[in-house]
Amino acid sequence: MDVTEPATRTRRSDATRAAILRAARERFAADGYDRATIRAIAADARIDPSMVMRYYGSKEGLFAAAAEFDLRLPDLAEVPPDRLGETLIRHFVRRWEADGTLVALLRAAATNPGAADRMRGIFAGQLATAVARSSADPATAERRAGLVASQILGLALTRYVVRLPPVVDLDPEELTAWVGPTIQRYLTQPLPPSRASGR
Amino acid sequence: MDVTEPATRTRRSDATRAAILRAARERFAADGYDRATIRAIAADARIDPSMVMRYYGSKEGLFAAAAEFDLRLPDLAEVPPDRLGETLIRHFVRRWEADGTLVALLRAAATNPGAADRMRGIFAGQLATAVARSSADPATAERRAGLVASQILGLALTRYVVRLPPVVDLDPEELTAWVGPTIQRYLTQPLPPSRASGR
DNA sequence: AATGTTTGCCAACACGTGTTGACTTAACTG
DNA sequence: CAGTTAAGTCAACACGTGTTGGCAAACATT
Repeated sequence: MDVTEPATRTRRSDATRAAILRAARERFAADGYDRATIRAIAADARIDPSMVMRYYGSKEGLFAAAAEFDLRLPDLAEVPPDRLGETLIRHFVRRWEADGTLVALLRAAATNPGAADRMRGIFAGQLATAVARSSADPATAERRAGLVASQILGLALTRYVVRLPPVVDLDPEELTAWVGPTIQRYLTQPLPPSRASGR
Repeated sequence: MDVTEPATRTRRSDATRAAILRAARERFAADGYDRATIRAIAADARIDPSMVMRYYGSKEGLFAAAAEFDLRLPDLAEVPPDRLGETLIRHFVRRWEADGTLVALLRAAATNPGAADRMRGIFAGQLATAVARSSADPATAERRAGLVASQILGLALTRYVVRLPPVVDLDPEELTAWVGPTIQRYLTQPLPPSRASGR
């Protein structure tokens, strides 16, 4: 009952916890949710499978911890409006080339409802809000963010998951030159004539 | 030995085969490769799981048969060059709204290497060749087709798999108005200044 | 009618999975 | 040093999976 140490004491098991998390991210990214087994993850982390259960409760719990992800989007309000597309595509390529977490999430989201839910959460809570802050017209911000997501995730899918050769071969500069204008258009183009002729 | 009937005789089991295939497509589309179990597919088709094995050899074999897919792309050489984007996006939305096979393939491709391979095959054998036929510059056709694929598949992913609300809510007309120009640009835009500084 | 073949169902195998609880070892605490 | 707690190991359970072979009914062929 007497708790004299600070709330954030470093437990002796923190190294193990971190090793599990690292192995889990790699496995989830490489194999997806179903094929990434707890036994394989534990083997990578050189511990017993039961440790995973003790520290993360269940496979779902482990995935939830491993799929925590911050896009680290810059403040788009400070970016020159005509360079939004270029800035965003550059940021994304750098971000997921350095950290496989988003690829893991993407792979898992294709089959696991919880992962898909988290994916939606990330894009609503991070992308959509960032776009809204930079947008002159908040009413269309969500739709614009959705279109941006479709291109960004499509790129991640074809480049890192399906590995379509021509998309894999593009270097970051070419990628920026090609896709930047697309993002830019989705963000800043005036609404297309919504010829709302009742279906 | 005496085969009097034509080579393509209709076997009595053809109905069952078709029922299995139909159920398999639905299950693979809804659940992905791993979660779609043979038992569930057989139950949907109202037959015994062992029938699936008899007719398709294995789960891999069943998937191979279920993921046979023809994009049915029109001859792009006959499309007015300034309407390529609109034509393609319209075609794709209609195509995969009517047939869940491509969604099944997409879901499976996220985790199953064989499915990813088939996905690459479809886009190399169908999309890339169609684009090459319409392109003035065959040298860049493959790259352009890859970019088109990234946007098309990203749309399918966000709309039918992850189900991002703003993308789900777009009706086909809005989709065409927004994404058509993107496809158009990927297909017909002159090459961006590839500042080819060594590698 | 008798025979062979196709179509289908049943029960079971072998295996890998997530998960659990009992036990041993290490580390800290008085 | 004794005693308590944390960290880690081991073996096993219960379950669902793909897959297999045997057997009965329906059909086709002579």
